[in-house]
Amino acid sequence: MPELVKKCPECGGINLNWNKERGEIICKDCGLVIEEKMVDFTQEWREFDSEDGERRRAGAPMTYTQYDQGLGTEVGQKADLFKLGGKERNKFFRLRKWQYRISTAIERNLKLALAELKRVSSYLKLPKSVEEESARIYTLAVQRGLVRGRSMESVVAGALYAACRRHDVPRTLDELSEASGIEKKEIGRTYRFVTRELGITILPSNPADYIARFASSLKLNAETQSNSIEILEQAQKAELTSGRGPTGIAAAALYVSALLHGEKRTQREVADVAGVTEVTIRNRYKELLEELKLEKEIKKTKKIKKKR
DNA sequence: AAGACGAAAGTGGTTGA
DNA sequence: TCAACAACTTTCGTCTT
Repeated sequence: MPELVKKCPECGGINLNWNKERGEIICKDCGLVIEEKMVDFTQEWREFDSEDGERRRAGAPMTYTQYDQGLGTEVGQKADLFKLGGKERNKFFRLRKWQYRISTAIERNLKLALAELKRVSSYLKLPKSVEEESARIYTLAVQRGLVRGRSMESVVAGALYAACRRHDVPRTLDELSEASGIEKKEIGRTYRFVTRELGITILPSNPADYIARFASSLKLNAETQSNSIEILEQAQKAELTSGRGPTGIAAAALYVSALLHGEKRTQREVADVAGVTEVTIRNRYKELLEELKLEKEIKKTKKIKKKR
């Protein structure tokens, strides 16, 4: 449930209502539409890709800056324009013009960044929803000046990493690193910085979310895959998962499951696709055997093998 | 010869005073 | 702000298949 905004910037209320269809987040306390541009926004940045050069901004992503620049929330909302008198109207246009000036600088940045974002995203074959989410995150970051002192690319990578996690399709830092050409450390750093500054909460990723991807790159069959998820569930019950890296746990579960189904993969093979070391797999693997009493089953499968 | 195992030392991040 | 700490990595020697 993506919920970038935790508090209403107007009244500070936390009673927010998310309307999926309309892409709005509405504060139940004061009625302010906080995220009404979610949809507009994606339309707009897609336009950056089209060849027909000049696009005029209608002010869509400016909702974010409005708050930052201390402008009233009514700026840019056309409906209100007709209610205003001459003086107010002038003010309205002045503010609009000012906004426009700010916007061009940001826009220049965005144009480059979103192209890069799209490149990395398609390289990783990420779903559109993630691409859009990361674009939103990046835009917020730019508008809050979080990119200053950091490379644009690293913030893009960080935004993508965050978006993946929020949509439960996590990629490892290694994958992001390979796709973006940014160091793992750097991505992690900016990711943490950006999410903290923007107040984005991200739950620790679920090991199960990695299973499908790892299993398919290891060419394991469906049975092995679903069994490894069962192992994961047991591991979670035995409280083997908290505090551990989710990728390591997923890798170990797959490794065990592969053994049990006679589809043995070496620790190195599993370690490589999961982006952890063999040592980590061994440690998790050991814990799994101890807690889940799987030793006998492992021995059984070994014996069966010998008979053949 | 390759894979599995585990000890030891190092790294980067989190936590708590 | 700093030190202790846990998770994970790297490296390397030894054992197993």
